[in-house]
Amino acid sequence: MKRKSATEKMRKGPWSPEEDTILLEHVRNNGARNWSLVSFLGLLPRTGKSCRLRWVNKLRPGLKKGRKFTPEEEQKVLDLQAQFGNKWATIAKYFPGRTDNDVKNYWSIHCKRLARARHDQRGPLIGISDQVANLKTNAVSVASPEEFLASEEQEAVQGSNSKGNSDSGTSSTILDPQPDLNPILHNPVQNLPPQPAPFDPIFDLPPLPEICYLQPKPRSVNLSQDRHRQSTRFFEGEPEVGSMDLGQTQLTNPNHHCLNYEDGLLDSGLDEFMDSVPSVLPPPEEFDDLSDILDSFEPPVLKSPH
DNA sequence: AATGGAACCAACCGCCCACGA
DNA sequence: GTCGTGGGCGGTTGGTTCCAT
Repeated sequence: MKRKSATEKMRKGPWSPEEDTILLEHVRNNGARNWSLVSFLGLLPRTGKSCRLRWVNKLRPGLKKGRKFTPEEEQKVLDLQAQFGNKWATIAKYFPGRTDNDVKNYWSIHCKRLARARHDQRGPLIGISDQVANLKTNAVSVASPEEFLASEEQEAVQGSNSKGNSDSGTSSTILDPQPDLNPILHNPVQNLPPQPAPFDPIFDLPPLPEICYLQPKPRSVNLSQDRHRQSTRFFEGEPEVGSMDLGQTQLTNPNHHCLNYEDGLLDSGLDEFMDSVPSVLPPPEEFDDLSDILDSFEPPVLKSPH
């Protein structure tokens, strides 16, 4: 059998049905492993990594065809992200039929959407420390994937046994394994012990003021993640206050060493803003844990409206 | 109907880690 | 102990589709 040399050109881009067929045949014969064998044997001009990705994200049996996230799934993603951070593979375990790529894609869209929405509603500001603290304190306790799936199955059984309970399908299983007993979702006015509200990484941060200054300068600004069409307006000469299109990820993870500070644009033009970015950033290793990050920031100084 | 922006999706890249030689 | 390799994962990018104007 003809074997591909290591230097032979690897194909990139979309997969054809024929390639999928060959890959499926490989999995049938060898199992979902030894991915580099596919290119080594000359079955496909694809890297092993590419083959594995194709299998995991598209060809693997049991994947959901309808890809759009339901409101329940969306809430679940928010809850789990608050708990695990950007551990998409871990989070994806709570979503049978979804891949980490699905979750990741949803999250990035979600954050962009909320960031945009947030630009329209600015109010009083708290410091980044408080914002990060919010991220931590709002984290909810989440069952393990195994426990979660077990509870899903149990819920399915219960649902089929008691058809009259239509609420159970709409509440967050993560927050509340027994949805009907969740005081937030079902008895919002009742005086019950406080429960952690489902956390929204954008809206749960306080609105921003019309004018504020950052102190000290932001450690990192995520300009490079601005993307093609969506970002062109910003770079083509409209450094309007707060118009920066946020990147996909850095605003999402409080544990990331580069805190995204979208509001560095507040009350400043693009040039000033760029000047404010330190040219040399400390390496990630300097941030051993979240407290290091928090300690590195002073609370923002609010300019008095008077 | 045309257009632009937003949303969605697929797939690549780079880093990291486990594991065997 | 080290090195190479395969595989996993998070981050990123680019193309396509949808939708509002």
